[in-house]
This record gives sequence, C-alpha cells and structure tokens, in this order.
Amino acid sequence: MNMGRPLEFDPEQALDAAMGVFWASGYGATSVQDLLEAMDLSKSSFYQAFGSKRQLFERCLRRYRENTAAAMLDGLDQTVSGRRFIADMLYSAAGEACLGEKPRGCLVMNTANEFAQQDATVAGWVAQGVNRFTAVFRAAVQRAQKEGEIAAAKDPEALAHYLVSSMSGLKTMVKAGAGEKTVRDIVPLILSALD
Amino acid sequence: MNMGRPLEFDPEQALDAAMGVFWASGYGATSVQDLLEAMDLSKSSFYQAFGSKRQLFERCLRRYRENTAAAMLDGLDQTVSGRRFIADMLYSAAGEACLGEKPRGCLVMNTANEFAQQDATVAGWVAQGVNRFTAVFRAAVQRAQKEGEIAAAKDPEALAHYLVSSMSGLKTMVKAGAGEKTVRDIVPLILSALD
DNA sequence: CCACATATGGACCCATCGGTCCATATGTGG
DNA sequence: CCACATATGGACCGATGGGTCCATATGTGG
Repeated sequence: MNMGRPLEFDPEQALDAAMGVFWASGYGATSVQDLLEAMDLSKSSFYQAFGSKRQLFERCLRRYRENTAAAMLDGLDQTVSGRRFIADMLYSAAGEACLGEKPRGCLVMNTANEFAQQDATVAGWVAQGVNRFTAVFRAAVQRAQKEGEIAAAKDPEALAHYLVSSMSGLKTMVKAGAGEKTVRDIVPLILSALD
Repeated sequence: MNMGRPLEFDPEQALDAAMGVFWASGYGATSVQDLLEAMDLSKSSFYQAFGSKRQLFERCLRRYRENTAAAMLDGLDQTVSGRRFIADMLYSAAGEACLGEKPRGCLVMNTANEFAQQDATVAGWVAQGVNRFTAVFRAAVQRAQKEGEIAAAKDPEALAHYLVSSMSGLKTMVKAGAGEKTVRDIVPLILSALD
C-alpha cells in the first residue's frame, strides 16, 4: 500500500549530513538554511520529512548516541585488552588536536554544554547519552579487571564516570586550542588513576 | 576637562551583569535585549558605552579571566597547602551539582566549546584564559611539591594541564546532569594522579 | 546663563530566523 | 490511463536578530 511519489533523497544520508552540521556548530548556531544545504533538500521536503529543526536535532542526537556507542562496543570487542581500549580512546581524543579539521568534540557533551540543564527534554537526551558512554567504559573496566590490568577492588561504575569526565575534559582542551603535545601528555596522567 | 552629561550607571556593575548573562547562556544564545535588561540600560547607552555585543563579550571574558585567576591566586595564598587547594577547587566544581541554580561551568571553557577554533580572535582570548588557569595550577603544584605532598619528579606544567582538563571535564559532567554523588566520587580519582 | 559635550529614549532599518502554504510535479495502485 | 497520494519548489509570514539615527534631556566649563 505504498502510495504516492517516492522520496528523492536517502533519509539516513540526510540525517548523517544534518548530524555533521549540528556536531560541528551546535544547535543554536546551525540555521535551517545550513541544514538544507548540507542535506541537499528543499525547505518543503525538510519540514515534510523531519517536522522541525528541533525534532531533527533529537533524531541526530539519538543517532549519534547509538552509532557512537555501537562503534565503541565494536572497538572494545576487537581490541587486545580492556585497558588498551581505554588508552586508545583517550589518545584518539587527544589526536583531534593535530588533525587539520576543526575539533568537534562529542555531540552529546557539546549539547550538555550548550543547553546546561536549561531544557528538561534536552537534558534527558543528554543523560541517556552519558549513560550509554558510561556503560561502555564500565564494560571496558570490568574486562580489564578480569584481565588483571585494573585492581578488582576498584568500583567500575566510578571509574567509568571518571573516564567519561576525563574524555570530555580532554576534548574541551583540544577545542580550547591546546597543542598536540600538551594534550597527549595529559593522557598518561588520566590513565594513572587506573593503577 | 570632563565635559558633558555624566553616566547614569556604573560601568563595572553593568559589566558584571553582562558577564553573568554570557556565563549562564553563552554568547550566541544571549540577545542584546537580554543584556539590556540585565544591565538596565537603554540601547543607546549600551552601544555608546560598549560598542557592540562582540566588544562587550570580549570585555566580559577578559574580566572573568582576570577576576577568576586573581581569586584563585588569593585562595592559594590563604589555604593550608597546595594539595589542599587543588582538592578544594575540584570539590567546589563538583559542588555545583547540588546547588539549586543551573550550573554555569567556566566562562572561558564554555566559550572554547561554543566557538571551538572557528574564530581565530576568540580562540586567542580563550587560549589566554587557559594559560592563566594553567599558571595558577602550576603554582599550586609547585607549592605542593615544596611541601612534599607531590613528588618533586613530576612535571608541574603537565600536571597543571591535567588539572585544567579535569576541572573542565568535571564541570561538563555537572552540566550533563550527573548527580552530586557521582561527580564527587570522581574527584578522588582525579587527585590520585598526583600521587 | 550660555555654549557645548555627552547621555538617553525610542523610532527605525534590513537581514535572518524558524516555519507555513499552495501550486505543481511525479510517482503509485486499480 | 485515471485517481490519488505524496514530494517538491518557491513565495510568503511574523518575530527577532544586531545595529543606527535623531531628537531631546541633562549635565559641564567658561
């Protein structure tokens, strides 16, 4: 019963494009015009397909959260040790400092910073994101504990929160313009808390 | 030779009011209208006295940076030990989580997040802010080393960067809605890197 | 008290914001 | 090939953005 004229664009692809813009510029600084150009859509198609800037943002945030968490879990599966995974995550965050592109940080934490508890709905989305990331790091810590690279006595939940916090701080340092060396030298200090 | 009609408002006070708004809402989300109300100024007086939103923002950011750095140095002077000062700073950042007010984080790091290297001028202001804060923590670390509470072998500069990064991460966690306990439990882990 | 310098209020400006609407194009199932 | 459902382009909308301008108020030094 699939009636009517079919879409001329790929919704997933359009969503990815929109996500990229929000990620790079934040919600407020992104205009519908910007989105239209990035997604290569007319205004009508945009509102028809996504309802509003706000609704689109929620979908992007959810998409980012799920994609990122899934990719992290994948990485955790494929890496040699839990401890190594954690170190790799931190160093790759630090690595944003030397890439030619502008650092974008993490969409979830960027949103936390932009809306800072000023919008209950958004705060809920952000909290879900933090939970997802925390869960990934908790799994990594628990694996590292089984592997004997982190003391079993440590609380995996607390360590996970610590790691999310540290990742976020690191990415903010990069955005603040800290040099590659500066930011890479921070990583071993973060990791030393696991000993 | 001070001619003409005198100001009806206190510029410093107006600046503080403006700083508060930028601090709470960021640059983009703050309208000139918002500033006018907070500063209790007419549009004419505003533009006459401060030139533009942008120029005002620079003055606020500079003011924040200097005031905050000065207050931190003051606190360092008055505290019992360098190590204690560092712990206090972290715990007070964590404490924002339970205050009734919305967490505002740090104006400098908020700005880093909002503009993320997209504006060279702003990036310069932010970098100066980071340098100031790093200098304070470096001084605290060096004092703690003299007091024997941090190993002399550690690099004070690296530790200072680590602490700025960690503070920033902590404040972002608060903004992301992490509970008081969650965030307070992160602090000892941050501090453990100093051992 | 006069001339002048600065301050102030408020009308006004144009660009852009997010969003709606309608006429038209283009596909589908019967 | 027709009826219909959906997609698309583009005109249009009111609100708000930052910023300017001018007439008027209010103070100063001579």
